[in-house]
Amino acid sequence: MAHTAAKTPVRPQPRAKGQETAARVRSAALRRFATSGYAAVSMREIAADVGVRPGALYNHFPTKQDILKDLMLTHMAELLAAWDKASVEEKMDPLERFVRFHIRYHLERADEVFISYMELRNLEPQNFELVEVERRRYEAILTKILERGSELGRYAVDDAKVATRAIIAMLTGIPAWYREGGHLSEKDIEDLYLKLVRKAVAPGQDTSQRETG
Amino acid sequence: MAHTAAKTPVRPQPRAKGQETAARVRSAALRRFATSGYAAVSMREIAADVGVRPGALYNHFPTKQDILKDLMLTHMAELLAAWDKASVEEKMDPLERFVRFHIRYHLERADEVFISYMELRNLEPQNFELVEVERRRYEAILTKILERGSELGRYAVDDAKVATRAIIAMLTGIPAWYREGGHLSEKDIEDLYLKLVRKAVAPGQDTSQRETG
Amino acid sequence: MAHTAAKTPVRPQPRAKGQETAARVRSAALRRFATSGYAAVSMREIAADVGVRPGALYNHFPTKQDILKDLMLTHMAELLAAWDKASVEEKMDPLERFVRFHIRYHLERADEVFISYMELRNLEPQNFELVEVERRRYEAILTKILERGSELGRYAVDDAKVATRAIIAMLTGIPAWYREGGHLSEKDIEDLYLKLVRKAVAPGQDTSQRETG
Amino acid sequence: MAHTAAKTPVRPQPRAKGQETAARVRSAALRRFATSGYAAVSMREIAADVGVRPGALYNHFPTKQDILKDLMLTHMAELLAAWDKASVEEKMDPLERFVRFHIRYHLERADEVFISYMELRNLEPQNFELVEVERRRYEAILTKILERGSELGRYAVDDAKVATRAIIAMLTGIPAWYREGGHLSEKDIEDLYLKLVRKAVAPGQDTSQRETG
DNA sequence: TATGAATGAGCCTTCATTCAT
DNA sequence: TATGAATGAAGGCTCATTCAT
Repeated sequence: MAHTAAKTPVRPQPRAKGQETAARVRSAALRRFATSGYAAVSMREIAADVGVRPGALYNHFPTKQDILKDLMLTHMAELLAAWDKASVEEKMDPLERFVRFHIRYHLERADEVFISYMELRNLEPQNFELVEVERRRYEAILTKILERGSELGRYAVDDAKVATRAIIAMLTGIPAWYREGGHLSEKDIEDLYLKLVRKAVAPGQDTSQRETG
Repeated sequence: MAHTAAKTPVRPQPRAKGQETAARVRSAALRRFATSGYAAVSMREIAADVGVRPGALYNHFPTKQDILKDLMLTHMAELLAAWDKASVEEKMDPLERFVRFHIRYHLERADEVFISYMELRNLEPQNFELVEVERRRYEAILTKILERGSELGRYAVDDAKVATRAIIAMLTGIPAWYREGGHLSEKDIEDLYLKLVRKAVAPGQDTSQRETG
Repeated sequence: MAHTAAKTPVRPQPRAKGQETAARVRSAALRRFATSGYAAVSMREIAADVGVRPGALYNHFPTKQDILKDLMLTHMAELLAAWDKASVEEKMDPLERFVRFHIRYHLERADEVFISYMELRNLEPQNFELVEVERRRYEAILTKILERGSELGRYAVDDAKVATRAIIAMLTGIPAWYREGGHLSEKDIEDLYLKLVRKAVAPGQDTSQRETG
Repeated sequence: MAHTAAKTPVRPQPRAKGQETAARVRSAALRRFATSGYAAVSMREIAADVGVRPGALYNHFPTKQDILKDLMLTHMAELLAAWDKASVEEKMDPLERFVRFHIRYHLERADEVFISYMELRNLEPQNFELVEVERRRYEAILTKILERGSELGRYAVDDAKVATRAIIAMLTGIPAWYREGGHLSEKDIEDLYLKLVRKAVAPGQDTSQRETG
């Protein structure tokens, strides 16, 4: 009602207690969204997990959508920051570094990763754009690695962008089935996938058409 | 007729008109689930798409969950049937046949494929099991191809199951970004991915560790 | 969610039972809005009055706002229709006819009248416009009576529009304090106000300024 | 000072800053109540207008209801005080004095006046009584003017109380439509209404029944 | 088979108010 | 005096589903 002025929300300056609650909201929402999907999770459930009444959530996030947006943007920011760190620290060839980093990070942060590509469609267009920018930034890392490696003759890829998507899809699929404590360690997974990737982009071996028939 | 005993009266005998409505329900639900996700789609929306009131949907499917289950089981059955046909008709080496088949089918039936792995978690456990059986059956096809090829020395894979998942994840990721009319034709995609897959499983080229440093 | 197609509501074709429920919703809402004001009345209260669950209200009115709009437009339509009938039937001079009609109608339909000018600001702008058009139409009736009477020398008003508003405000204020069974009958009220109005617009007696001091 | 007993500690001693905040709360609430209605205005909106957090309002007014009560009682007190002053200062016959005063005051304090008769029903019964007493006191002024004038033969009213209500309703309706800068000045309005009122209560002209037919 | 109408549960969000800081 | 954080109740509305017609 009241066809009057727009209310300017003006988020309050957070105190220690509030920051902790916000963190617990994030954590509860992450878990629930990953398990049941954004649309199937209610603010009531999140509040119950946090140990707070539903209304209190709105002291920390203006809407449910903002929780999702926060989780996804935070995830992308942390992913990129982690890569920045890894790409400096680890001494390997860039492709190996990327593959190992990606697998490790995606197994450690399975929930974040999962919602980050499962819940894209539940982002309002504006928020979707924000996340997409970061996602493209991440993919560009691998594309550049493949392009540079190709120039140096180390790799041979016909289309670096297609190869990027192929590799990332391949690696990102891991947490969907990998379970700790199975007969494959995380190290095994890294090694197996690294080998597949390396061979896929290796030069000097055009196998196409030859084996047909 | 009037004297036949023991009719199964639970669902009415499907007649022409009902059959068609049911088909339109499936089609509308498929589109909506793929676009917005199972949880975010209401029976009212589906009914509106079909041109019918919500209550009428219950003449064709007992619950919303049953629509999802129907879509996913039908999809898996058709996928496997299509493979049976393709594996007989097409004259290529099995890996190429599988890769080309998978890409083609997944681009043709993008919605079915999409919900089939996005909505798994929205299946009730019982229905989930039914679908999982089919999914494993499909994966087993590629695993067997890789195993037989390995025995024959054509391919070299350290773990055929891991390779299966890697390859399927890679291929299944295509519809997420591929758009008809872009600079790559469907044939281009098939060729590019086929090459990546072939090299990934090619024998005689252990690239590991060598390029490091 | 679901950033997709617009849902076209398509109101159902009403059946007898539904029409009765809708009528009871209107009646309950009328009573409550008049007593407590639109903003202070909840759909739950209306539903309880009607003897139905809140959700059922939405089978008959798309929103709470639509109930208000319906009540106000219906009221204006009925008011104008009643005037059309009265202006044909009753044999009096036009001003008397209007005054007696207005008082009688406004005492009979106290609730409708009351919300019709108390809840104007709770109408969304679009609905407000619809109601305003009718309101102006009603006022025009009195304005025209005063103008014609002035031309004939029966009345003397300096500004027929201002006089219209003055008279209508005066008459409309009656239900705010008049209570049946007090020492004044409805007929008394009619006569008293008619006399005040007649004198106010009577010609041949310019009292201005003379009595000052 | 430090030793004075029996402080009334309920509300803190109003200091400069607090005084000013309270004034701004009154002013914001007045504006909002007039625009949207008491029930449709939230404490959060008022707080935002004032530039303060909702909780801070409770340092100045114990409840939202108290703000309304404060506004209405203050208004009535100021109205009566203004009349006391006007009735001494202005040299005119009492009826003209009252009419001009009422119109002027009601146009100057449109918001106060508006909520004072629109929000009566949102007053809790106890507060309603307090305001009603003042309102009756104000009406009594006009009633007395009419009665005295009648005794002196200056006016002829059949029922001074009814005439009071009729006149006040008529005058009070002005701010609902009058807009500054239109083709009528405030002075024009005063003159037009004064004339209408004078004629309505003028003696020696019984127009009833004569014009009929 | 389809419909209008209803249910009962639940949804996201807002509210007036409280209170430790 | 003001604030950030919380409460408990309630708000309008939507949902999957049922069922007499």
